[in-house]
Amino acid sequence: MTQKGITLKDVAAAANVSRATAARALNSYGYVGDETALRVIEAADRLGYRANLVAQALRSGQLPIVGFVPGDIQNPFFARIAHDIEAELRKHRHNLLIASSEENVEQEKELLESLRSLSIRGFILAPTSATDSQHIVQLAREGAPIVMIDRVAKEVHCDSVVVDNEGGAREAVDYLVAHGHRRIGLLRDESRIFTAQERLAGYQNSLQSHGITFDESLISVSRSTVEHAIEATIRLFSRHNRPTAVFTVDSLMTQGALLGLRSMGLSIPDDVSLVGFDDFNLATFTDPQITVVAQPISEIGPLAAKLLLERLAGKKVAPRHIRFPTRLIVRGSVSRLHKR
Amino acid sequence: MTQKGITLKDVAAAANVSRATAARALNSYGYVGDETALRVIEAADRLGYRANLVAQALRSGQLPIVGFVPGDIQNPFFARIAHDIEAELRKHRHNLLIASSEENVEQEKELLESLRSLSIRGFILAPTSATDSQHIVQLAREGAPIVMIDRVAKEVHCDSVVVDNEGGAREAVDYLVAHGHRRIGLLRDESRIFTAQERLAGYQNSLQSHGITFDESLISVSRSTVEHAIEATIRLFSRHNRPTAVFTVDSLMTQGALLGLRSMGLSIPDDVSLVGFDDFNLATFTDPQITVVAQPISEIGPLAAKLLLERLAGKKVAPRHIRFPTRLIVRGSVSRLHKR
DNA sequence: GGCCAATGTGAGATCGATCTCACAATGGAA
DNA sequence: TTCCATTGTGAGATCGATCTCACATTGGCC
Repeated sequence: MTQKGITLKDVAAAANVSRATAARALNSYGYVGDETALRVIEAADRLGYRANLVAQALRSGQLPIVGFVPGDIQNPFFARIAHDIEAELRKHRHNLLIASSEENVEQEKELLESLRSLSIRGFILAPTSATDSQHIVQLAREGAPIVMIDRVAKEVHCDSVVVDNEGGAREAVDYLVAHGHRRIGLLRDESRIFTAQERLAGYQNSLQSHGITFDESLISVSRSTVEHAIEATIRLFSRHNRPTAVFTVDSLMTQGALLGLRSMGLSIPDDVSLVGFDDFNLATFTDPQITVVAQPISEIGPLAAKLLLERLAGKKVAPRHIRFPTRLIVRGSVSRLHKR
Repeated sequence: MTQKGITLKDVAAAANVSRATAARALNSYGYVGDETALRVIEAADRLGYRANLVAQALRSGQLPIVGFVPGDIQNPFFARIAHDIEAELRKHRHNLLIASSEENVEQEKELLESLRSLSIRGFILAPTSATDSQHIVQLAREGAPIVMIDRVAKEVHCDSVVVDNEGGAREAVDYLVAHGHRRIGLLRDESRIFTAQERLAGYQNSLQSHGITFDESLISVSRSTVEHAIEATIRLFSRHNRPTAVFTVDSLMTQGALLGLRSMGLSIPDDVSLVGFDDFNLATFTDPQITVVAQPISEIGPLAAKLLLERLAGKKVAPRHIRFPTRLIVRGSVSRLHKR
């Protein structure tokens, strides 16, 4: 339990100079004699000196830490992004502190509040609510750079990286319509309001552009977990005039639909066609494999990190809003509907 | 960009007392007049004062942050554990800093080195190597509590939370043998030396106890990714006298085996039986569902966090080594082998 | 009345790194 | 020879919270 703690003072003493000179030598600024500098560096090496980041942070006001607040770190989507962000930050000697909001606005507020007092340099955030965003506005006002990913919150002026939810959903439903489907169910979640709203809009726009009447009863809402999605699926397919196809708004809902349909003895794609939003590894393991709208997930994290690092470096430009296109990956979960 | 920064000084000034008195009122220690205390607290509230954790950390020497170094945060196993740890720490007002070693010892060394200078309070670590552990020993010597999970490293004296890898593997292979299999392949990884070694031992012990000769050529080694596991599977099943069953040492290898076998046109369980170590959501989506050895994953994270928090609270006892039992979950990926 | 304990409060030190400022050499130019 | 610019170095302040210590007040008690 020998708390080491080799401080600059120790190095300075070992090199027979003042703390000021030692600091100059190690950080190469100001005037330092060549020989002196060498002596200091040698001493630092010998003692295994490492600057105390906390002390540095106290002066500079900022720790080399970036906060990441995903909806849920267990969601592979966010896990992947967390990984990418961390790798990118690491290159710039920054650390990533992850605090999951669990899709709960109150928790999000508390987390941000507590991260705030840590003097964290910046935030990457997937806002839980599109409207309840005053706490984020407040945070931004205090000067901490923020990058929103996956979703955006109203009235917050900061960089954002999202995907084209509306277009992706539209493409998925277009595809189903092109295969003759007209009674198309939608499995959507309530919580991730921003993406859910946009995907719903895509669904509606597609129907409308094909002259199909929007039928409220074809929409089933649940929380975004596999379990809840199973129930929602069963609810949706228990009606007597059931849909011939479903579009699910995220990968957990897709999994729920898969299990729900299986439990009802409905087979894909013979009884029901399925397209899901968000690709996920499971999609290629099922039989048939699932047709999905894929997000460019590998680009989101690195880009978000890059935007944030630019802000940390002092870049002052108007907020940048990046919106990635999605891509329909056709597999085998959609069949042509034959007129009966 | 109005860097707020309401400090204790501001509060003290607003309440017309000294910083010392303000600190006493807010942290309730020492003697403070009731009325004075009230005035200070009221002022703090009004100004929205929050103690600067960095300044506190500089004095106390420690930030309320715990470092988590998993093998790979994208692995659902670690993502789940990260989530659980974070939730547990949050209750005690601690934050979780995640830095993935990506199963690379060198990276692990660098990470620990850089976390060290952050004055982090403690570490939860899945050591990449069982033998190359001097850097961890060093870290422990400096007084930072460490809890190892999933694997242990030699010569490091600290708490650990692992599962019964040897027993789990043995149970899996026993199960295959009980179904008549004698030529049982093993898909194992090279990197996670500790668990791989133990699971290999379980495989060997099971064979031995059933009088089956150990055949080196039935073992296929690869990195623990789906892609590499696919190749390893194909290698294993390309031999002319191929195995009738496989045991895979983790969920990524299991997925690789699934895809590899499918690409070779081999069906489960008719052509090949399969048991995997580690349950994963995908296992119940395939047809047939996969029989696995499940780890009590929901208990690992919370327990690790609890052990660490006890250490942080000053608990001084000999290192505790927890080893959870595994559980065989029988699904449909194993068939009885008929003598031909 | 005098004295000690209990109670309240503030000045200043501390944690470690860094920055400002003052001051000392040295050398070249006038 | 004198003076200023350049180069090199150290003393001390700073960041914000907390802790020690010293200094006031009170009140109770002999």
